[in-house]
Amino acid sequence: MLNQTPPLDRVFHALADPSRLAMVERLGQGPAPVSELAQPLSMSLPAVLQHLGVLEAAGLIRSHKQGRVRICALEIQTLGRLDAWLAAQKSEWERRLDRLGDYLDAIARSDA
Amino acid sequence: MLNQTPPLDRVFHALADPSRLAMVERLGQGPAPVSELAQPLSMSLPAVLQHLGVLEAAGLIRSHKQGRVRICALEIQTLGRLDAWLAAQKSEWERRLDRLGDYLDAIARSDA
DNA sequence: GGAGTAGTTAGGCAAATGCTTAACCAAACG
DNA sequence: CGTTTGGTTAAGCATTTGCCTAACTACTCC
Repeated sequence: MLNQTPPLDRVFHALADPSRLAMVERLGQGPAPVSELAQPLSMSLPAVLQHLGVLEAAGLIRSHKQGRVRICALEIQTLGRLDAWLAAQKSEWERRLDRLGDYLDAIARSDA
Repeated sequence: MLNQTPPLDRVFHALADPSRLAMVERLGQGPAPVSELAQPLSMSLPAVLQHLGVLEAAGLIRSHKQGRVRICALEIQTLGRLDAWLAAQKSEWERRLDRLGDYLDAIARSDA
């Protein structure tokens, strides 16, 4: 249970490792136990756990214990934060294109 | 001029630093010289240049020299790659919700 | 042409990162 | 209950990262 929202750069950082990216993609298809997430990766289990810790700290996943099995699940709203950030950049970019369009229109009009 | 597309994790990594994130956001509003990008950051110019190198290697920006001034500009299509990745995760997630919805419908029907 | 300005390169350092092994804990199973 | 399985913790190491300073190059301006 996180008390605060991790900064965006920490979310990007969590996705900045191929193994962590792969695990997030797998979890997009549904919750999975640690051992399943670890299976395709050629690394030790403590290394996998460390990666999962990074993802959890970034708010990208959450996990709970079921007996001796730890189930991990994606936190989709954190991906939504990335989406929102991208949308903000896109709208800023489109505003620029609009202004450029207006400028080109004004030039065409003053030429006609 | 990059010969190959940087892997997604390298793009995420490039955004995983607050200073680099801030510079990308600034460039969303239009091209800017290095000195302007450096101004709000409290760090040495070589450090700024190193960060810009990371962004350029990740395909997020491109730059060119105008006399002694280096102008940097955003590569919006690389942000589009992130968008596409997020969209893929979202559609996977929504497919899961649809399947859950179907399952719940089937239960409601067999109860009626 | 000299001084100032904008950037570039090289080398170095401390901290962070991404692994490892070893030892341990806890649940499940026969 | 003993063994197996799934995970956890701690410590350590090599590499990477994110800075720095110093020295340099190149352009602009007077």
